[in-house]
Amino acid sequence: MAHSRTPPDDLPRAGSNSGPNAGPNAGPNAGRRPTLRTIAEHTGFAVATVSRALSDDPRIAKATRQTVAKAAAELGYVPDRAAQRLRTGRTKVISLLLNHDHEFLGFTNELLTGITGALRGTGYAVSVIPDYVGGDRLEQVRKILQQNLADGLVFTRTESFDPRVRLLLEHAFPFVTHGRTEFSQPHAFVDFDNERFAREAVQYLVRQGATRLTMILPESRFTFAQHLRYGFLSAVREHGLAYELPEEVTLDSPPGDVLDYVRRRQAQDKPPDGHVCVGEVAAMATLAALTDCGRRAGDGVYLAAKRASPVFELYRPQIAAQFEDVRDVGRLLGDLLLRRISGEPAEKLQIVQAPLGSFKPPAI
Amino acid sequence: MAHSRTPPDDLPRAGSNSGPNAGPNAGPNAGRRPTLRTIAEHTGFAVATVSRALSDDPRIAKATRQTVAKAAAELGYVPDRAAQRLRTGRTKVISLLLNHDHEFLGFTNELLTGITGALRGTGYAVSVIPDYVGGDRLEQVRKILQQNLADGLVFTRTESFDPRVRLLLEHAFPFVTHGRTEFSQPHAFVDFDNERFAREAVQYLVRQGATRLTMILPESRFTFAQHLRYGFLSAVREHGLAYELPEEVTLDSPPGDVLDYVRRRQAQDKPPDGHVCVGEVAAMATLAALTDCGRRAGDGVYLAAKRASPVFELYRPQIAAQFEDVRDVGRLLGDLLLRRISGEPAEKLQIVQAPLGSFKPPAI
DNA sequence: TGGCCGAATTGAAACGTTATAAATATGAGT
DNA sequence: ACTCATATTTATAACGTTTCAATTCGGCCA
Repeated sequence: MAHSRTPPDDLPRAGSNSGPNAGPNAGPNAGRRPTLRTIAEHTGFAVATVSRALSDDPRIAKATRQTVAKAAAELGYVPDRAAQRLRTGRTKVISLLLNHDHEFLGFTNELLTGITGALRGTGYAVSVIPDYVGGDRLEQVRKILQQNLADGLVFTRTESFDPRVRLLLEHAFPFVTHGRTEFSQPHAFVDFDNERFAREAVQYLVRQGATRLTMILPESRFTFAQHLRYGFLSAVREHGLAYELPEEVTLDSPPGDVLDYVRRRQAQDKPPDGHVCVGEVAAMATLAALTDCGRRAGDGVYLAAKRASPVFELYRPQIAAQFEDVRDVGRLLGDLLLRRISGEPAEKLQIVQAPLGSFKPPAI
Repeated sequence: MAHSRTPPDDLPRAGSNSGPNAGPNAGPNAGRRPTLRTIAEHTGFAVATVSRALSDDPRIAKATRQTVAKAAAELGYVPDRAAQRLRTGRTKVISLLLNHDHEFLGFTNELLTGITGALRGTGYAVSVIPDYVGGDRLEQVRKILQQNLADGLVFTRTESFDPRVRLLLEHAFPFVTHGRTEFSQPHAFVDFDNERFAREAVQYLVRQGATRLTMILPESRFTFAQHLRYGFLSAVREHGLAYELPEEVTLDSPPGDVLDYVRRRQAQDKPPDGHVCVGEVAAMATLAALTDCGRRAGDGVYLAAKRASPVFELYRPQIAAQFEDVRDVGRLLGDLLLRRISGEPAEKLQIVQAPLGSFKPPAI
C-alpha cells in the first residue's frame, strides 16, 4: 500500500472503525457486499478518490489508481448498478422489442445470441419487451422513454414510416432497427438486401424454366415489402415474364391460410410455376400445398427461398435458398447500438447485408 | 384537495418554491419527470406521507390516500426504478438463462412470449442472459447472486443434479426451472411429461407395426434424458420388442451428425423401423436421412415425434406428433416465479405438463 | 388543569454512487 | 519568506425512494 504523497493513514478523522483493528472483514458491515466505502476504509483514501481512481480519472495519481484497483480486486468489489443508475441516469440496459406474432424459425434465438454476444463484457444487459404488432407499437417505446428504462433500443419489422423511429428521433434516443425506413433523417440500422434477394431469386427461377412467378409479400407497411417488390418486379419485367403478387395473403397470415391459398391457386387457371418464398414458413406452406396437389418441386414447379435458420438444410426435398445470418444481424445490431450510445453519428451506423450463398438446384 | 386533519398548506416551512405560485409546472424542475417531491409540493403533504399513501399504507388516512393517488395520476407520476431498487434491494427484474447451442424450433420465441405475458402489468422486466451449455453454467448464476441483478431466475435444460439449482437453493434465491432435478430439497419447476411421451410414442409405433425401435437421447446429465429413457424402455420391454439407444449421437449433436448417423445405420444390418424423435430437428434429420436412403416414412418405417412449434404442422409428409405448448410453459414459469418471489413454498409450485394431442397416422 | 392515548403525519437518515467545488500539499519563482 | 500555479485529494451535496423514530393534534380520562 504505497501512496504517492501523504496517505491519511494515521488521521483518525474517519471516525468509526478505522482504528487499530482494520482487519479485512472487521467493520460493522462484515459479510456485506463491499462498496466504495469499504475500499476507502481499506486504503485510507476518501470515497470520492476511490470512485475517481476506479474510473481511471487522470487527475488521480497513477500510484493511487493502482493501489485502489488492487484493493478493489482483492475485496471483490463490483459497483452497485442501482446506485450508478440513480446517480448518472444511465441504466446499462438495452431493450429489445420482440414481436411474437410472426417468426422466421429460430429468428429470436439467433438474434438474441448475436446481441448478447456483442454486449458481452460491456456490462450491458438485454431486456426483452413484447411488441404486439397488432396493437399500439408506440406504447412500449413511450414507456421506455418516459420511465428511462434503457439506454438504447433495438427493434425489428420496421415500417417505411415507422412511428417508433419518428418518436425516438424526436427524443434523440439511441436506437438501431432491423430494417430501413424512408425518413429523411438518418438512423442506425442493419438490413438484409431483400431487393437483391428477390432479384436473384427470380433470375434463378427463370433459369430453372419457370414462366409465371409469384411471391407472397409482407404487409406493405413494412419497408422490406417495398424492397422485395421492387427487386421482384424489376427482374420479372427484365425477362418479360408473367407474374402475380397475391393480395389475399401476406407473410403474416396464419400458415394455414397461406397453405389454403396456394392450394386454391393451384386448382385454378394458369397457376404460377415459380415461387419466391421470403421465409421458411412461407416455403414450408408453399411446398406443403404443392405436395398436397400432387406436384413435386423441381418438376415443373420451382421454389427459391430465403432461410434464416441453419437447421433448414435438413428439409427434404431441399429448397434452393439464400441465407440471412440472423446471429450476425444480432451481433451487428448490438455493436451499432453501443457505438450509437457512445455518440457516433447515426449515418455512419448503417449496414446492408448481402444475401449469403447463391441459388443452386437442390441436389436432393 | 380536502385533507383530513391539518394540512400544512400555509406553513412556509417547505422553504423553496411552495410560495404564491405553486402552479402545476412552476418549480425549478419544470419539465422534469415528477417525483414524490413533486406530488408532496402539490398536495401539501410530506414526501414520506406521499410514499406511504401510494403504497396504500393503512396508517395513512383514507382521504389522504385518495388525494395523493389523484395527484399522482394527474401529474403522471411513475416511481423511479433505480431509486426503489437502491433503497429496497429489489430489482423488479427476472433473468432468463437462455441457451444458444440447441434449439427446438421457435422455442425461445414461444417461451419469451409466455414469460412476458405472465409478467405483463406486474412491472417486472425480463433480462436475457446467455447460457453457454458448454462452458461454466454457474458463472452467470453467481454473477446474478453476487451483484443482485435480479429478483428471480428462470432457466431451462435442467440437469439431474444441476449445480445451478444447488447454488440457488443454498442462497434461498427464488427460481423456477424448466425440467426437474433429483435433489431431495424441493424447488419450483415446470416440466413436460417426457416419460409419458416416450411411452405413448412407443405404443404408437408398435401399433403401426414397427418392430425395432430407436430414440436419440439428450445427453444423460439432463434429467429429461432419464425420463425419456425410462418411458421408452418400460414400454419397449412391455411389448417385448427389439430396440437400440445410440451412443454416438445426442439431441445436441449437430444436425448434420444426426443425419449422417441415421443414414449409416440404415445401411447396416437390421436398421430400426420405429423412430421416436424428441424434437423437430431430430425429426427433420431422421426424415431427411430416411428420404436420402430411399425410404418413405409410413411405408415400413415410422416416426413419432414431439413438436414444440405450431408451425410444424406444415411439414410434409406430416409426422405423428404430440405437442409441447412452450408458450404455456413460459406463462407457467413466469407465474410460478412471481409466486415464489412473493413467498409461496416451492413444493406447491411444481407442474408436470401432459403431452397435448395423441399420435395419429399422418393423413398426408 | 394536566397527562396520556391513538391516529395521522413528518423530519431525517439511509441505500451507493458521482460531480461540484473547495481544500491541501508541493514545488517553483520571486 | 511570500505568492502562485499545479497536482492531488477531500468534504459535501445531490439522485429518488423507503423507513425509523419522532412529532403533532384532538379528545379522553383522571
